[in-house]
Amino acid sequence: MVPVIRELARCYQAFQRASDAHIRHSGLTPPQFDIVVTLGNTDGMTFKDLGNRTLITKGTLTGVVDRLEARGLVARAASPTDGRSTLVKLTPEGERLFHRVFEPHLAFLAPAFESLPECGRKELEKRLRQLRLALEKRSQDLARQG
Amino acid sequence: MVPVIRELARCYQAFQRASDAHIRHSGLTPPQFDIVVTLGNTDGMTFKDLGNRTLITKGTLTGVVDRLEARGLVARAASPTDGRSTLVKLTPEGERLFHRVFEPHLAFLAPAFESLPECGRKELEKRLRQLRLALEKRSQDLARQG
DNA sequence: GGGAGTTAGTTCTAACACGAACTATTATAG
DNA sequence: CTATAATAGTTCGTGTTAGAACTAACTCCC
Repeated sequence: MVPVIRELARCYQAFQRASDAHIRHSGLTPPQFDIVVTLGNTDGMTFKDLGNRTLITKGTLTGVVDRLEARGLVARAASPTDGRSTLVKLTPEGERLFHRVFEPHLAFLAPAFESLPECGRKELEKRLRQLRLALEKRSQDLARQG
Repeated sequence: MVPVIRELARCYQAFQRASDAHIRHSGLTPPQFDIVVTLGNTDGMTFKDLGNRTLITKGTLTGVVDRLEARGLVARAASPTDGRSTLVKLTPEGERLFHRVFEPHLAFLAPAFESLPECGRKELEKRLRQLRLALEKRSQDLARQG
């Protein structure tokens, strides 16, 4: 079991390192990039939605959005339907940045993934999902009774 | 390609969440646990070795070891062979903690991994290594010429 | 053996991470 | 209706993170 864990961690960290190093060329930090990409091609969404999609907790999200807003890449707006909610949306400048960085980033990563045969990717994806579901179940077990 | 990336990220994060939640019961943070486990069953090692095995960068390592040392779980000692190096070693109390937390932690995670058939784990491990090597190559390409 | 370059660890800064406490708003129970 | 519970975001405290600048000690080369 330990070898699979190690390989999972190393693979993800290798992905992070490659991805992050490329992202930093855009002047964004990885979480900021994550937000910009998530907001790309949408009309904006609430903090709650953003948090769900990016897996960034709400306390952290406030700061990340603050910094993006300070740079003029996103804007906050009150929700018309719920006084508690705040909508976050890319500004025109944010939109421009999104289009400038997203596709090139995928293109940068593509060669690594294409080194696996198509069937290998499908296989990997299937196994990862299987393991993830089992791990999520484990978390729930812990939450229920330690 | 994007689906595999998403599944890799989600699987690793699911692992982190399950693992971290269990680890926190031991009173250690995940990086601290990582250090204690790495030092377990050894005679201690240098910061450099610790950094290589845990993938924690040296600047971060100083702080993590500081906090473990403040709690009396590890001790620093000058290297007898290299005046620049510092050896980090579990104290007797650190040893006790290691034995108390390591095996139970593996036992906690085991059910999730055993939900995959043996061949599935081998398969997964192989694919992850393959992808990792390709990703590391990508990082090197970037470092060489952007 | 002495100077140039390398290496080990520390310090610093800016950003992120999580959880808990807090405020304001909305929903629900009775 | 109104007291109570749930929810959305912010703030705060502690710890982690990477990277760059720094100090001290080692290595290499002539």
